Amino acid sequence: MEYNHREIEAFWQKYWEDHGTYKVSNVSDRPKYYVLDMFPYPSGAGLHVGHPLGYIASDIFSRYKRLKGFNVLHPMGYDAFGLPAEQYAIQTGQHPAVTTEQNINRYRSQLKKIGFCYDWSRELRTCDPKYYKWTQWAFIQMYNHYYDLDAKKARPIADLIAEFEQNGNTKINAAHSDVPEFPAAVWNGMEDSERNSVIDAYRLAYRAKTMVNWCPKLGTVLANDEVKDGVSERGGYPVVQKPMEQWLLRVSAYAERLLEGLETIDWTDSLKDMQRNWIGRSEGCEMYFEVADSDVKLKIFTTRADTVHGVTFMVLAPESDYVRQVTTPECRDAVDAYVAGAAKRTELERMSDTHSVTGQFTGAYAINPFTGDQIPIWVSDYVLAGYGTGAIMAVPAHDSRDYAFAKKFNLPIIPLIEGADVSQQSYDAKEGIMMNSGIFNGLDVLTAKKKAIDEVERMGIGNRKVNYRLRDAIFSRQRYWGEPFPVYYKDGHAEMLPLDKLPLTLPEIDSYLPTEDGEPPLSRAAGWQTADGCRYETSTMPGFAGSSAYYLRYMDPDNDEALVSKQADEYWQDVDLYVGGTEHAVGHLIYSRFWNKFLYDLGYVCKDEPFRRLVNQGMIQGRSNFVYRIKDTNTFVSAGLKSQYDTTELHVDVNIVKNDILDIDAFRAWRPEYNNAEFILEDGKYVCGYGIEKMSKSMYNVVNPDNVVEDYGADTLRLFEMFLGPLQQSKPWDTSNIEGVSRFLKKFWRLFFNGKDGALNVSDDEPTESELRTLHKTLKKVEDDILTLNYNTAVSAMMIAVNDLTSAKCNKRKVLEPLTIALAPFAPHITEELWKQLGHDTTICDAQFPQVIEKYTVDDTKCYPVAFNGKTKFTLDLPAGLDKDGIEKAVRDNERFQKTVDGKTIVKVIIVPGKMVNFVIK
RNA sequence: GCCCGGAUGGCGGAAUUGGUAGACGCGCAGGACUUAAAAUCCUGUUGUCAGCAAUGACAGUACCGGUUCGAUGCCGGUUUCGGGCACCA
Repeated sequence: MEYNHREIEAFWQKYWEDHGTYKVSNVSDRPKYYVLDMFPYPSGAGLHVGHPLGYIASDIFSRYKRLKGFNVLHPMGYDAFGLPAEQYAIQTGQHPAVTTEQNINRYRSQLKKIGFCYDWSRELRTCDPKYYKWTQWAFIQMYNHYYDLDAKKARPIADLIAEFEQNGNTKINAAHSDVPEFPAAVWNGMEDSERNSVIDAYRLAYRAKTMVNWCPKLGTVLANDEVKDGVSERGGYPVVQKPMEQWLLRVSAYAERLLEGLETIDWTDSLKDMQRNWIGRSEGCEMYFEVADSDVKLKIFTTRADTVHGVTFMVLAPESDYVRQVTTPECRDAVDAYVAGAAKRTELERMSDTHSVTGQFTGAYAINPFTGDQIPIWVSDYVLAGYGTGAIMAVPAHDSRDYAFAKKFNLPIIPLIEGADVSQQSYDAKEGIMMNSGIFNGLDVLTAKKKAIDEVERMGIGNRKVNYRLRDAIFSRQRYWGEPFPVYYKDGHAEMLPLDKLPLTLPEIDSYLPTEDGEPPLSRAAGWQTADGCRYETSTMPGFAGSSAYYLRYMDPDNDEALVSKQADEYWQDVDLYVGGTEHAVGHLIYSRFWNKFLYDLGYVCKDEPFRRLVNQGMIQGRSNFVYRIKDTNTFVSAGLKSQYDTTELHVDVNIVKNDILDIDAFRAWRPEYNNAEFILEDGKYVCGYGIEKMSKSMYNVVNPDNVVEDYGADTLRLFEMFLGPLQQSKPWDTSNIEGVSRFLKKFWRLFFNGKDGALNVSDDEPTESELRTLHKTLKKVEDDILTLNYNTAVSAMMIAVNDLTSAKCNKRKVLEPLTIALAPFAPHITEELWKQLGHDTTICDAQFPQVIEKYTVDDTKCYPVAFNGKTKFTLDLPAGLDKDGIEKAVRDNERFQKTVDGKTIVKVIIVPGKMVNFVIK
């Protein structure tokens, strides 16, 4: 019987579907295991071979866990809202729901061909109203809660109101936006509208003005990656920073818990570092600088209170409200011009550009609280409005950015640390002995820092504060294809829809563009208002809204009463293994942790952290092929000869190139202009050049998994993707290497079918010691590698085993059957077929992973490398258990030892039993 | 600019914790089988030098330096490629 991947894979995919092999129940005696993939955005281009990499990895893990007796939840769905579908709708008029549906169907059929063990009955998509009902529900919950910093959890707004009635806001320690202090009496005397605006400042979902990339010509807000060099990518129109009223989520309230939670989860250190950096905790103090001849006080945050004596000027962010408040009439025009100029640059440009120093004097002076000196207040775009308070105290002697600014504008630089030479550059190190610092002189920096904050607090001009870089998440998008907010406006105040009115579904509109006057697309919808005429919110939610709690929904996808039932949540608890790309290291993974913690506070979920173990898969890069056209001709020269001509390098479709040899007929047929192309060949072949680039349509290097499955089979594709290299690393795709794993599967198959006419020929004889060694060493390696997700070496180990068993002509059931089970997670179709051929009538998924017998995995001899001065000269087989002295004696007795030493003196002997031997000789 | 990750033969990569660098696979070269091809199998394959050969010497894990009996792995510095930087998802 020949190995026919097409028949076998079609048969078993149908079998799995007919028998519900991968359907998972929420009720089971077996322990649970939850393996999750980051769900894809279903783009119009379909899957390329890079997408399934992580899915295959998690699929192998899921299948392995099932073989080990776990009840495994392994679902798939679609992150279905997003910009590309909307852009396509703008261009073609097609409703995004229609194209999204088509794309999803394509994705599903592509995924099904690869033989994943997904429970497809749990498939979900974020654009389904039954799904986004719960996204809207969560938003309403956030609106109805505030964060109690003492209790370290979210609490209902009703509790807050009760507190206000008792004590005003003087005692409460809660996360909030700027709001003045008031006692209970003032609260109790407030109008409803005043109360509303106070409460709104405490809600976890709230409204505030934030900066957006506004493109007046397109009448729309642009994403950062739609802006290039200050103009829109589409059309090249100018883009400015403009404040806009938006919904925000108070993620910053959870900063400390998001940080602490990292200690409890099994993620890589680099990923945790990125999250820590994103959260950006810094301890320091918040303090006020008075402005001369004004009531304005500048609030600043500093981690270096010890350097206040060296503050020689202040700098405001161009967007800061302070700019308007302090600028003197004489300077107004210049400042306005500067602010307008800064508005043209994105935040990223401003952060990246540390070379050009720009700024403008406001005409106003602040008073240094320690020295009493008057210091000028400047505006500069190196201060960002979004971080801290949008104003800084500048210490040019000890901060490099302040230093560059002071040099440029001739501002004084006062060194505060003994021995610090600040004639060429600032002294940024946080160590040394203080000078020029009044009462802090002679102290070391650390002590001075503490004492300075004490002094600030004593003077009543500020207090200790922990600051976070983590900003509240802007939750509004001026787009159509997203979740509508369950919000309407009554008398100018935002109100939530009652829960029984959810979901609020997306309305139909006649065009997906913003309106003439720059309103979001939803404002085009007729009747976009409540029954009593209050208009609904017209912006929609961002991409991360739908992806923040989807892992919970998979647990209980059809529940209309709750996001997830108590029973389902308590059974599945959390994601045991989460596999996805490193591009989500901060965005998605911060927001969903926040979302989960919030739901945890409210008692809807039982785990504080959603993703126990997380692994990032690397990217698969494209391997592009090039042809070389001689300039001004239609003649192409082979890569080896191109240096003899003046050529243009052109991309050629990798699908008409094999092993870098161009299929000339296919090339001529590829495009009309190449019909009559001429070729200069080497050895009768046209050799293409190659390069590693991103896999993308425009590089003609996209490889579609459907073609690979058709030609080689899903099992080969799965093995090959894993064999490419370490899961976490990015690596190029080169289809020609696939032959190796393809041959491996055929060879494995032949171990069973080596009888007459290829009939099944498996013997029931007892295996030899050596065969058992091969088997158990392989099982051990494969199992270890699966647990660490080192699948590339697991595949190698199985190749070695098959090579060994082929040489030994081993066809024994007691060896082949366990090996088949070990291969099953990697290559599910072929192993199902072999399992059946071996006489089993149930799926191999319900087999048990074979038990490793340790005694067959350890060798009784060790091949010792014998090195002299660290260089291995020869090797020696010795009994594995031999001790140091025994090893040394055996080595010294060896003739090659005498030959190598050859009269030289032995200075030192290093023997590590089980490892190596090294002699230092002179 | 800031944060994170990577760099090993012609190519993808391997190398428990600092202990034989190049497993496994591709490609290539030679051979067997075949009328021939495909498929399959066998042998060789880091470089340089020496040798008819078995083999031996030297160099070698991006670059420069350090620690160590011993470094692909640790430390300091550099180059370069990739990811992220808050409205792509």
